[in-house]
Amino acid sequence: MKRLKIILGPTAVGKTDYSIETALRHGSPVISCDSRQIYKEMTIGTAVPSAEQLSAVQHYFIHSHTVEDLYTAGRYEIEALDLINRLFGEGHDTLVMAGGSGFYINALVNGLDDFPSADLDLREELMTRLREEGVESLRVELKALDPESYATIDIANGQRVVRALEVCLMTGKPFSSFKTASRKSRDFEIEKIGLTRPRDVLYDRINRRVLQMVDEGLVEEVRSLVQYRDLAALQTVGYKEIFDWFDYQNGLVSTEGWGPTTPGDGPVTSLDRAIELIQRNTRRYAKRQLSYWARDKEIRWIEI
RNA sequence: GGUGCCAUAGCUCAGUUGGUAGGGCAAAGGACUGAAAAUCCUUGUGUCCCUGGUUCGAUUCCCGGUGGCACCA
Repeated sequence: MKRLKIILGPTAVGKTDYSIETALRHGSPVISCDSRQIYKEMTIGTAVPSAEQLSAVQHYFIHSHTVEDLYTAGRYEIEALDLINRLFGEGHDTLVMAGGSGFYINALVNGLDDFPSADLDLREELMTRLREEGVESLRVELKALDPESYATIDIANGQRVVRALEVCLMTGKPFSSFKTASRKSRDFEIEKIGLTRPRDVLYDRINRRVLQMVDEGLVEEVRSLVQYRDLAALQTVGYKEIFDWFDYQNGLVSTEGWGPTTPGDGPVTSLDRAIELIQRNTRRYAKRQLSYWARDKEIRWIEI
């Protein structure tokens, strides 16, 4: 039986080194499962493996796509599965996959149901309505078209309501009717290894890594991507905060009405402030990853 | 050394005309079916610096102490 070893864990835990080591031991390439390292335009802020690491072992899904195309978990499921089957066909017995995108791993392992993929024009239209009319208006419509989804999805989450409504409107069928609650079967064994570290150690690694990214030229990298800032791929920790700082420098945001007791992050008035926010947002991201995997009993956790 | 101001949640502060207290930030927990590094939800008991006094009752007023800051010497 062929085997896929999936190495997962929160950001900055040390997956890259560990996965390269494991891949070399099995004579396998590393199949990356990272929703941001996949984009060729992003390097420093997404912490892609170094040139030396990339030459030590073949990597897939690193710098393989462009931010100009909408990439999704559904596409990843198809493309990664194709690659895995091809590599097994070429004689590999064990393949190493590594990454921190829980939803992508889930798509690969369990499969996604056959929902239609996004219609960008329709989505744009719904997002505009969300902004202008508020969620309530979209909720009412969803309740009429698909009461079951209305009752089960998180209706406080505008993004979820938009997606459900989008599918209803595109297909004329309720979003919930596409759900099968079944797992797709894969003809290879899957082993999930979760890398972890004590919370304070992880946070310390995150804080230091952000500083290192700035030393390596993160600001310049972000500056070179301003033209893409509205794309989904650029809605990323490490980029958003610096775009906001640029806005402040360009006089597009003011400190008017902002004080120590006003809720929210306020204007990003300096690089130091941007760094603080990137560090905090990365910590929160790590926390969300951990919470996503917490209920997955198939993961064997290793403290490194 | 003198005078004044301050001492409240991990941080920064508000507040209680005396009935044991709350914003922001940080943090913690959770959700998740094609945007997922996204998006959304929930969570605040802390010797109110210490000792003594006044009081039915003090974190709040008074005395003293300790620490910090400012100014004057």
